[in-house]
Amino acid sequence: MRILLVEDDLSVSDYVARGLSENGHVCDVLADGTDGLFQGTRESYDVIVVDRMLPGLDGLSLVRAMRAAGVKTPVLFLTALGGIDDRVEGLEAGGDDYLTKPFAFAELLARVNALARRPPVQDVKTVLRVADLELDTLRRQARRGGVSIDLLPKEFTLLDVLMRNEGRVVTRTMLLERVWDFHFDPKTSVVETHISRLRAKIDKPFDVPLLHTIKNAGYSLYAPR
Amino acid sequence: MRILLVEDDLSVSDYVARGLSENGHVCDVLADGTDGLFQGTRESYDVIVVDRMLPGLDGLSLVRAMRAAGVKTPVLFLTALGGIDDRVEGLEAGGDDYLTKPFAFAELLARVNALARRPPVQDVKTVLRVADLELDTLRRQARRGGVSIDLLPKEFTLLDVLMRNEGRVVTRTMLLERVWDFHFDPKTSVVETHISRLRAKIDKPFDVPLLHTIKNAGYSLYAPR
DNA sequence: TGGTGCCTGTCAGAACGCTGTCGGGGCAGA
DNA sequence: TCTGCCCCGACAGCGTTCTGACAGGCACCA
Repeated sequence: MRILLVEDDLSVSDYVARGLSENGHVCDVLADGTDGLFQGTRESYDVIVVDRMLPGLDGLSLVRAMRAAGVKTPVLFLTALGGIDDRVEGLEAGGDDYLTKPFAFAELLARVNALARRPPVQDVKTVLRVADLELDTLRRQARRGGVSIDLLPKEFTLLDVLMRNEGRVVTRTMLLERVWDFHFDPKTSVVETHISRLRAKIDKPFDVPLLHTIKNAGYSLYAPR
Repeated sequence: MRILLVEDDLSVSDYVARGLSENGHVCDVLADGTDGLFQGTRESYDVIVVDRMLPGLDGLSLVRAMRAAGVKTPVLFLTALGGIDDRVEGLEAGGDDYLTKPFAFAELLARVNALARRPPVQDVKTVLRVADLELDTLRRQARRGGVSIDLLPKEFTLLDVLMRNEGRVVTRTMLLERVWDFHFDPKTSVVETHISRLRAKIDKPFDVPLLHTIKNAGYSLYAPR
């Protein structure tokens, strides 16, 4: 798969490029927005990963210009933590998905694969919903029954992964990979601890629990019937 | 993008012209006001950048004459630091924005891009407002809740950039580029220090903080909801 | 030319917040 | 009762950010 990565932070682009090529993809890296636009309209890629903040031409304008030029390649935005309007704008400008820094590589890979697979032109769900729990992934804000809930970064990612897998059992190993980018078992209770913290916020203050422990397997998020 | 630069100070015009062409724009440079008027009415440009002080014909009269001749091209004035009335006059004469010397090139580029993008004939905001904080960019004066606040030059530019990006996260890198014209990371805490100084003036003496730190990302100016 | 004051960058230590670790305890099944 | 699994409160480490102190530089003035 051919991927174009436009990112100016060397430490990030190295990390991502190495990861992608280890997974058998061909990855071109550019650090400047203008170069990105040029290359993106010139060559054909399967997925384009673009940082929002770039020297030369910002990611938003880059994608807008590319779309205007008729390029339909799916785009994954990388955004900085906490950007409020930024991410909404990103999607409006023609981005197909987004990922907030810092991110686990496995998560990026999953998104890139999903983008490459799916038929182009389709909108991302920006708000995930399970029963009366909703997660505004753009604002990093959770709400349940009208009450808004502040989440720490790790808690947010954890809930994000759980909600995208509503009703399915998510194993500890899966969580370690997607949330922590661990490809081994740290032999500690990181996952349990964070599940506990998440529960304290999204379940404890409410009547019906949504986050269930599946013994000897993992966790699952769903509304009991 | 075609840009006309009318500036008699060689060191400035070289600097700007080089920067613009490095950013893919075509830039004509003239040092004399009369030549500027002639060229500006004759050829068509996307943006015209004019120094206030010019031999031959001063910038003000140049723009007035051009407007009278029906030229609607957006104009960015370059003005010397401190001239208050100068800048008001500039806008009244038909300028669309202004920038005070000395300036960071990134800032000029941003303004030029903004001018080119926006529909012509529209007035610049000379007073920026976020919640009860206002910044009179012409007088370089801030006020909050009726209390006037003196800002040092760096603090002013910093606040100006933050206010023009209300609600958006502004990264350290962006600030370094737009406020300091650094295109590298100085590896020191310049930004933090000035943010701290700015906070001491615009937030500390008041109840509601407007300047928020977004961890691992940057800063954002907004009124909490 | 030297003095003075202001602006701004550097630096170091403190403060803060997030996250991982640890361990005691609960619970269920054998 | 024992064992394995999970829960969760407490705590500490670490990276990030804050902020006060200081010093260099520059402009202005005598």
